Parts: sequence; C-alpha cells; structure tokens
Amino acid sequence: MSGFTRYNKILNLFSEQRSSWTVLEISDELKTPSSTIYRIVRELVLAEFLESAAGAYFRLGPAFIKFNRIINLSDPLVRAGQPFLKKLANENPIESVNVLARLYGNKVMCVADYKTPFFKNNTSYQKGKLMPLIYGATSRAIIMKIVGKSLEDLLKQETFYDDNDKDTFFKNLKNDNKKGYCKTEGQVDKGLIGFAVPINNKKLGIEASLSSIFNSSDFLPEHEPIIYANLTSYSLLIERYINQIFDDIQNYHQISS
Amino acid sequence: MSGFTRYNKILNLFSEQRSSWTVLEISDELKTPSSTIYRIVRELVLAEFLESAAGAYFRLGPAFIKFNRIINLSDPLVRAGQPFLKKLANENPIESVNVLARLYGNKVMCVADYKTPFFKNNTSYQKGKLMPLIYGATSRAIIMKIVGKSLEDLLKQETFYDDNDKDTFFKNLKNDNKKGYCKTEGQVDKGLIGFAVPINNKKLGIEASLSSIFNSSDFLPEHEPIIYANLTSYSLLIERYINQIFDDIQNYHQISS
DNA sequence: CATATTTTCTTGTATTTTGATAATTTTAGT
DNA sequence: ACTAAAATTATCAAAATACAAGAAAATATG
Repeated sequence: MSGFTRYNKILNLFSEQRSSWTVLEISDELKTPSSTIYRIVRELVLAEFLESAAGAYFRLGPAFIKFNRIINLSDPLVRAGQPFLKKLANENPIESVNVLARLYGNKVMCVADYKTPFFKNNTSYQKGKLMPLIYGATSRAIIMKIVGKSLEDLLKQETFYDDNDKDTFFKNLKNDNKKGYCKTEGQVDKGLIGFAVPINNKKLGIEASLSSIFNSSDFLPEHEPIIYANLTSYSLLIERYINQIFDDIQNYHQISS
Repeated sequence: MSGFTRYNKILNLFSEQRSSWTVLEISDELKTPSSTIYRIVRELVLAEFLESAAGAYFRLGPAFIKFNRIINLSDPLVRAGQPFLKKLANENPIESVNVLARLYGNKVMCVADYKTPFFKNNTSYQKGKLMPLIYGATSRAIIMKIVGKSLEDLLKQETFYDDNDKDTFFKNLKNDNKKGYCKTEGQVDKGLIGFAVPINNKKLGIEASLSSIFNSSDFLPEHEPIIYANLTSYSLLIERYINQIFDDIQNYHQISS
C-alpha cells in the first residue's frame, strides 16, 4: 500500500452502512499495524478529511462538504444541467423525479436531481450514490453511446445470468441507440418507470444521461411522445449550455494568463 | 511536502474562483517539478478525487460527491439538524433562511439549510462555504461557548481594527452568552438580520449553531421573542436528537462486534 | 485516584518518493 | 493524413520518508 492508495483505502472504508471506525478497526480491516494507521489518520484529520467522533471513533470530515460545493458551482455538467431539471419536471405530463447522472468508474452516479413536490415515491438514484451500470434507463442511456473496447472494459465486471441474457442486453442497447432514448420499468425500483436520453461532450469527456422517472401507476402510453420530446429537447439545451460553459472557462484561463 | 499534504495542497488549489488547473499550472504554483505533479495527479485521478477536463485541465472528481452524500446520511449534526430546519422555518413569523453551521478549522461552515419558498435574498452562509469566525450571529453563537485557551487559539488568526474593537467584541460575546443567543445585523450580508443559538455536544465534539436569518425590512421588534423561543426550543430538540443518534451508533457498533 | 484505553513518540531499516531526462502518446493545425 | 507542439508516461539513482514494534505519554473510564 503506497501513494494515495494508502489514504484512499482508509477513506473508502467509511460508507453509508458503516460511517465510523476506530483506528484499531481500520488496522484490523486493512491488516496494517495500528501505529501506522494512527499516523495516517492523524494526517487525514489535520486536512479535515476525517474528524474524531466520540469514543475513539473517526468519521468523514467537513472537507468533503467544502469540495462538494465547489463541484456544484463549477462542474460543467452540474452547472449546465441543474437549471433545466425543474423546467423539465414542470413540462412533464405527470409527477416525476428528474435526474442528471454520469459515469463514475464502472458505476453510474446521479449528480443533480429535481423531484416535483407531490411525487410520492423515491428513486434509488440519489446524488452521490453509486448505481449499477446495466440496469435502469438512467444508466443504460449513458452506456448506449459507448462503443468498442471502451464498452467492453466498462462491462468487464458485469455478470449476466446467461449468454442469452447478455445477447438480449446488447440487442436492447442497440435498439435504444437507434430510437435515441431508453425506457425501463421496475429494473431498479419496483413501481417506477424511467425514460432517459444520453448527454455527451467529447471535448469535456462527459458521458452522462438525463432522465425522467415516474410512478408506473401514473403513466399512460399517450404520455410517452411528450416525455420523449421533453427529454430530447432539454438534453440538446444542456449539451449546448455545456459548450458555452466550456468556452467561458477557456476565456477565463486565457484572460488570466 | 510529504504525506497527505502533497495531495491536499493540490486539491486545495481547486476553488470556487478557479476550478480547473493544468499540471503545469499546479507545478508553477507549488514550485514542484511537473514530473512529480503528473505522477500525483494521476494517482488522484485514479481515485476519482480529480478528473481530466478538456485541454489538459483537471477538475475536482466525483469522489467528493460520493463522500458528501455519506456525510449527509451519517454525520450526527446533519442528521439531527436537517429534519428540524423546515419546521423551524415554518414557525418563524416572517420569511427566513435557517442554517445549521459548525466549526471548520478556524472558519465556520454551513452544513444544512432551509429557505422558505418566498425568501428573496440569499445569505452568504451556504453548505460547504467557509465563513468568517467573528462576524455574523451564525458564527458568533458557535464561539460564544468556547472559552480559555481553545478560544485564544481559534482567534489567533483574526485581526481586529484596534484594541477597542477587540474589547467590544469580547464584551458582546460575553453578553450574548449570558442572554443565550446572538443577534447581528448586516455584519455579513447587508440588509439581513440574523439570530443564532449554540448547539453543543461535548461527547461528540460538536461545536455548532442554529440560526434564522431574515430580511431586515421584514423584521419587527415584536418578532424577537418568538424567534428566540423557536431557536431555543429547536436547539434543545436537536441536541437531544444528537444524543439519540449517538446511542444508536454505539449500539450498532456493540452489536456488530 | 487508579486503571484501561487511546494516542504519540522513538529508532534503525526498508520502502517510497523525488526530479532530471528521455521516450512515448495525444492533440491540433495544416 | 502529416507534422509539430504539447501533454503525459517511463526510467532510475539519490534523497527523503514511511514503516514496525515497543515504550511513553496522554486521555478516558469507572
């Protein structure tokens, strides 16, 4: 264990399920002497990436809240997408959650969302939560634009039930790509139906999706064209806005240098 | 530059004002050879703490969004305070922003907030933004519970206009402590008036405050007792809830070990 | 106050990091 | 598609530092 790994391994122990650890527990878990962990934890506390809680426990520190804010203010995808989510929601024919998601390693992560006030259910796609790559429209719309070796690498970790299952998956992906959008029902959350379109920007390396998620019980077939039209037009708006933000950043760097 | 510092120094270059850097710029700024920076940046990208943007630029990576979510779900202060902010807001006599803030090094940081739908202005206290320690009710309510050497250390970096200014500051702090709450007008944001009460938990090392912020123009003197009563009762509720959360965590660790 | 627990300190040794340079890959402009 | 420039990675010996293990100190607990 060397370099950043040594810090990252410790930080990644802190999860939703287990949010506080003692030095001894970390030491056990990582099979590393406690004197070493004490030193590393001290460094992380100094940088506010960890902080000490009661009873020799440590938890994630406020530095993450700080950096998260900077991302919200500066990430081109979040900046470009955030303002449109509410508008999209309001143009949908029924109550919805609207999600902007992106690739994160070989998972998918929501980075911005807007739920209409009276939408009762909750989607599993939540800001910062890692979601499966191959289930749900939100995820599939992202990978449907990825091809060749990149796609292969991405799917390397995924397991399919059998070859037939795998074939169906790829066939669906190709089909969705032709249609331009993806629709799934109950793959991630029972009782919810999702529609998603891809959002891409090769220059900025953005591989993302915009999706609207509804209660299956609210959804009627005649809604589909409207939903699709909204998603498509907003995805184009967002892509255009991303470019504009990119230009702004370029100009900023040119002026200040 | 050694240990975690070497990574932290780079990450801390990324700010609201300047959210993307090239390796060469970082190398210049930190007066460190670019070969070294390339190596470190690569490590941070691998861990998703940074990600590459267009034109050789790098920006903060999605790992921060992930960890931020875990904090929101698990930090005792955020968990305990978040659910009460809306209730507090609804019991206030006029439109308001309601803020839960805590110490972050020698600054103050908002960790949760709720703004009533028709509040027009915006407070500078925003989730993740570092704010001054000695201005504004939100900040002062935190330090008014800190005494002795801790307070001295905390204020070491602060500069006062003159000795008289300093004396007034300490006198006000002592006064507020006696009253049990803090009230300031226009210290941080012109046109806003803030009220704050401290939130503490020695066991968990929590030094925080709960505050309600209003438009000065909406505020009438007769509102003050209600505002004060609301803040006080909710701060007690939050403190009690923090203890309960603490017990839950204790139990969790006992059961799973 | 005594005891147990947590945390820091110490030290020689093993490992990692560093930085100058070279090699390679990627990008951007004809 | 070609080429020049820019960006990134690889190499390697010297320098820096992280490491492990136990001792010591500080802190929490009853």
